Amino acid sequence: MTLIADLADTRAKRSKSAHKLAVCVVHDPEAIVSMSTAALASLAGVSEPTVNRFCTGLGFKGFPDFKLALAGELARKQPRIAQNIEPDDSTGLVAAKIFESTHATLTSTQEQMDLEALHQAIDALAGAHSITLCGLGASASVALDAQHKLLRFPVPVMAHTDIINQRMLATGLSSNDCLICISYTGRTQAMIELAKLGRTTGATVLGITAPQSPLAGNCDLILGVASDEDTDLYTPMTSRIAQLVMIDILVTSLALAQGQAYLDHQLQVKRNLASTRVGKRL
Amino acid sequence: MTLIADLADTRAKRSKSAHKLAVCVVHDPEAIVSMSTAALASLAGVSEPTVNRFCTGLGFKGFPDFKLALAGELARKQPRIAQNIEPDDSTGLVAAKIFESTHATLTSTQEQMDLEALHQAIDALAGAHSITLCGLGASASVALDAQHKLLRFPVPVMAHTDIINQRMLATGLSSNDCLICISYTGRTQAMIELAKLGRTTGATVLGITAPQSPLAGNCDLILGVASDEDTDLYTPMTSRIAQLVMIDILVTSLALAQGQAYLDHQLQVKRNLASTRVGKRL
DNA sequence: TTCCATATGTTGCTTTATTTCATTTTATGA
DNA sequence: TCATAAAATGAAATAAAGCAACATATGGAA
Repeated sequence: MTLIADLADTRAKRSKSAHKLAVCVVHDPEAIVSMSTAALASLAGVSEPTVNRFCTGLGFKGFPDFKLALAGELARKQPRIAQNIEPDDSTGLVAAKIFESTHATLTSTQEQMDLEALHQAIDALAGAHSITLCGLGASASVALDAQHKLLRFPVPVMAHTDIINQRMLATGLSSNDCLICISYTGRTQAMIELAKLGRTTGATVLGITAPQSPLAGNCDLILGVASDEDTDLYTPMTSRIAQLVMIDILVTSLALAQGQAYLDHQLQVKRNLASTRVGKRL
Repeated sequence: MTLIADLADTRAKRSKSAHKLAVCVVHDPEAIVSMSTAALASLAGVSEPTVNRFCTGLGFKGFPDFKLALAGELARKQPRIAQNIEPDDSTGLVAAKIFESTHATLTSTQEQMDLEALHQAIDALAGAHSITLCGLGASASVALDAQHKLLRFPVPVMAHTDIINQRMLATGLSSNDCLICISYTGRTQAMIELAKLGRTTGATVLGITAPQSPLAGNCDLILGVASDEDTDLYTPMTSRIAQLVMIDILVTSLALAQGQAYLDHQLQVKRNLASTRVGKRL
């Protein structure tokens, strides 16, 4: 992940040859792993020792070591098995495919994550007087999950899964409030209208939804999660998992932004919950 | 995944030297990737060409190719970055760590998944007259997610997140019903009592929880999801993600077990939902 | 036992990677 | 602009690794 991404970084200061090599590697990393120094050298139009220096300069012991690292990184990206589920797959294969497609969804979500939007979302939540979460259908449980996590912060937070209640709440927001709209497709009519409604009040509307969707166009901030729901009849909606991870990131970052006082509060919460459980206490 | 697992299979017919090599590779695969044929040969007590023959026999082009494959497989297992979040981590690093720990949780869940229990759970759901889902706190949203997915099947399904209602429902179950108890720790007192209550009615009690937990001990069937909640103050509860994936697997397998009539029903559901969305229809 | 087939080891060749050293390029300051 | 140092690059040589060919051993079947 870091390797190819680092090499793809054009801003990095690199010598002319190193740049030629980086371009080759980024362009077709799969091909590189089965190449010799000589092959890569001629491909990049540099000499063999330059290839070796390129690798050692990157912190590897040599060209083979570099290829090993590259192979490792590629292995993560490429799914081991086909992800689409067939009617006559065994249960074990179905399980493996679902795990695989979940991994893939997480990876693609991470790749297209907009750090700047995340920063803005954290700021918006940190400064919000109240947080309202809205989701319908499968997104309702995501909204409730987010509510549960945000309950740990000293700010009014409420999830709504009823379209009437959602509209009532959205109408009554003010400029320091934050409305979080959750939708996989970003094309749910009711949620789009809700976002519009929220914006008229001056509240910050944060969408956790598909980028470039109609809903995304009606939000102040977007945490993009690509939707893949219609690809296959059987494969489950793994994008909701990605949304939950987005919420984890949001909440964790928010927690870090709170400082020590919040930590003490967290420990207190944990201690209070411990009494609802049997066995080892905190 | 398949490579090391295959080599670890002692039943596989292999020559004496090949077995010695397989043992070495399985014992310390990390060390092998940075070895030469000569090094591995002396480690295993065989000759260099034997090492090469071992690799080609496994379907690789040679020893380097084998090492590449091994590196790829190891790369999947080993987290790239430390997963524990530190107070002064940047937002980007926090995001990366959360993605990483989610991947890790999925991987470990997959590794310790009990296929036999999964089969039994599918059978139990397929034959259930009604399905009741119960969760508290963060598990409440998991229960609701499962409810949403199970709504697509022609069987009464209801999620309950209120401890009083849960107990009422559990008391009224009968032997063909299925009660699904969801808990991360498996140590929530209320959920343990609920499972006990459910079993007295003769209903099948399915736990989606930590294996070897008190709750697990009071269920008929367990879909194990390892809990890691107390490891770190900041790192979010990734085990709920694993639980959701378990539910995906359960529901998808159940769908496959239903056959063609169910598929037609599914398409009908999709079509009916399409009118709630703008843009491209089904 | 003898023969055959498979498995293994020895030798040496080929390919591949790396070091050394000379040359070129690039950056820096008068 | 030129001189100088520093860095980068390439050619050649060296070292290392991988592999193929052949030789030997091992274990079973007739």
